Amino acid sequence: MIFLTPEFYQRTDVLQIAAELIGKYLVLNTDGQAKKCLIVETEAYNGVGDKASHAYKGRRTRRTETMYLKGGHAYVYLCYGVHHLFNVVTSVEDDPKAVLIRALSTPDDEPKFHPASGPGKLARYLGINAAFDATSLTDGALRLAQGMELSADQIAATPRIGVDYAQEDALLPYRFIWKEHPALSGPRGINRNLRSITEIVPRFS
DNA sequence: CAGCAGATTGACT
DNA sequence: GTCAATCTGCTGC
Repeated sequence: MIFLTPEFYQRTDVLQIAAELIGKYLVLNTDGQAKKCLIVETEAYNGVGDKASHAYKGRRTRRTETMYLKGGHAYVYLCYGVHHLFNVVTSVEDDPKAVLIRALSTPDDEPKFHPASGPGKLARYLGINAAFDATSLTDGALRLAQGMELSADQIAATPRIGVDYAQEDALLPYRFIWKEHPALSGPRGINRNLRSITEIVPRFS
């Protein structure tokens, strides 16, 4: 397995990274057992200028402090007091950009059963909790690895989910999906307003 | 300090 | 479609 390196995470273009993470593996090692899942949905949170981000206007709290670490760490926080959400911290130290991992294809998937088809569900599925917050993704139990080679027309960008409060930034096409994948989040019609990946991330390879 | 909204989900009408 | 669960952090008295 080829793990992603600090250099991958420490690039400053979080949109580029969020798009490239589609088709990569998320690997959890516990007790000598490895669980390998494919990332099929992500969202980019683009730093201090992004109204949808916890770090908007450079806000620093005990919770968001993790986003200010250098790229390659996990940012795990509790949402609605109920669900843990897992993010990949990117860019350099003190530039709080992160990618929310929203859905995974897992070894336990069945035609009508997708246990990691949502950001809260995937954390529960893998047992990701507050103990993973601020841990390294390059030398810890949780890592990302090279996965499938996807072509540009297999990936699309859409507006992000659940960020209506972010005014005009709620419309930005910062959510990336593996088109038509059965493990995408939300049974509802949230895959509207699709944009071409090359339109949003021109250098997608 | 009270009130409220939030990067969600699943149970129920 | 509606609503509760229940932690963090912001706003306003």
